[in-house]
Amino acid sequence: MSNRSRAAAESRDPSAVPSPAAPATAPLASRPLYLQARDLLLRRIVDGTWKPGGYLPSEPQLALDLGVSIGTIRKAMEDLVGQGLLERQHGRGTQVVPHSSDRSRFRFLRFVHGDGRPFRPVAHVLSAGTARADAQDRGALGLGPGAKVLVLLRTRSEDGVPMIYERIALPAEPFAALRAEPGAEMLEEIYVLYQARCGQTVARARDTIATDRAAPAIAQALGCPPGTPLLLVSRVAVSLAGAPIEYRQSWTAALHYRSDLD
Amino acid sequence: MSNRSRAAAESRDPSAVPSPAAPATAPLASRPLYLQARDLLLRRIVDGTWKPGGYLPSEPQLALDLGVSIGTIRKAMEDLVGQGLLERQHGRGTQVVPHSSDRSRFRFLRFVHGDGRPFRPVAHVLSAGTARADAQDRGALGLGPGAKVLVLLRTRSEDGVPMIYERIALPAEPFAALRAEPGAEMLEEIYVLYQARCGQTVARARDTIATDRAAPAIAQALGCPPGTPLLLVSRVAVSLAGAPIEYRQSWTAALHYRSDLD
DNA sequence: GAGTGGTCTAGACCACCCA
DNA sequence: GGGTGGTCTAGACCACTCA
Repeated sequence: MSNRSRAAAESRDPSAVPSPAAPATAPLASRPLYLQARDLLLRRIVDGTWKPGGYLPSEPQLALDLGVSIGTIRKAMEDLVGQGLLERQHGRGTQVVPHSSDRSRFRFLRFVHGDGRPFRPVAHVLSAGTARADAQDRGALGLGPGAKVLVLLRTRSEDGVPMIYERIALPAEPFAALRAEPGAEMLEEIYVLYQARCGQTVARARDTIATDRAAPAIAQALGCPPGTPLLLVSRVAVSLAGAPIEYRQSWTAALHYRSDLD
Repeated sequence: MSNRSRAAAESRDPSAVPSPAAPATAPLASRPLYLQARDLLLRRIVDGTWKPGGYLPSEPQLALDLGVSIGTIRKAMEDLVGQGLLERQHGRGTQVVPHSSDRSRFRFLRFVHGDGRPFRPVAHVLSAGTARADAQDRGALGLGPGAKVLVLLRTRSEDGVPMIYERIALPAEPFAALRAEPGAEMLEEIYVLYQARCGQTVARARDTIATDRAAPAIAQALGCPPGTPLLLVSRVAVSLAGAPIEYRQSWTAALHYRSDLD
């Protein structure tokens, strides 16, 4: 019986494939059902069957569809909830989490003032244009020589005072739509745009923090002397599909960078 | 029946109290069993009933002891596993995770070289002594005026080259045993000592990253000119009981600080 | 009141570790 | 071979949301 339903679930989705993270040692047939279910759900989130902000079918419905028990569906969902991709609401349903300032998927690291006050910035785009990716861009984004990137230069200000100078490099290909995007001018939460306009959902990011000295352009934007020691936060953001889609450098003179309590 | 076993579980542990994180809206009687079980397990870990490195009773045994089903025990454990407090080993049992370099609870943030190579340091204690806590120490550790702290000054070197200068302030009270600890001289993973010698287990930590300039003592230790721009990582570590127990400042000239791929 | 997710149980079978 | 955790199921009842 257990084997029968397992085979049924497999045959119901002939395109089923082990996720990249799955150990190669687990043969397809013996992969736990809840992992297969999780990957199926993930695939449907990635391919847009269920849009960000939309609701999944109910648990009993999904259990019927996949031919597994509700408990197995729940275990698959728990995993995706833990990743911040789904949000369950008692009595309402299970929602694909959209990026938004409220429920940001990046709860671990953020800029704060020196005294610990939260930093509440407004963005202002200085320039946006396509350019040949430099060596750093190519390394961070995994691009080949001659690849093009969309480069956004912007400041992030609080009370009209620019506190962060930011350079964002995006692979030109999937992000072409962003170039003429009118709303992008002042939008803080740019990941919403990646998702809505370019179909790219940021899944994870790695930050590397270092010191740097203010180049002339940065010094001018931040209103500090050239050569001033700055904090430089470099971020590589990765899509749900596992490809690097954003290389962002943020320079700041006065702000600190902080992890949540674990 | 559900109410009966719930009441039974409550009466079995009269000292049960909602965790600080529990919403005040949940009356004691209706607190989910698995949360009550989780807190009971946590309490036994904190009070040393099960020592770091030791094994818990088996699931059926715990289920019997607490008067709940195995599924409820499993759900309670999953929570603690997620916090990195427990580690389950198929066929062997469930272990209280000890701090160690291998399975560090701080997987989010670490020092790396500028090229991304991992930093593999050796510690060297420069001095260890009790002092009156300064304002920063008191703020970070929540101490009153006149409180004493144990201050460790140390360097962390790779291939004999000092890369990090570190000041660690600990409340004098629970950490008195550490002062004369012989093994502390060169121990990188000092959290193991906190646990083994002082009974203090670090549960979470918050890092704040800023720039600073090298004070003379730091410049000398790191072999750089005074005034050199440095990266300063300030950490407040919190015990299982929720009290701040370590205030650590780490200065480095060359290293970067990096979050895992989230 | 219908439908959703949340909690809890009981029991089956499997996979792993170790004596 | 005995004990451990891992997976999976089926069903009960509760709590919440919304019409």
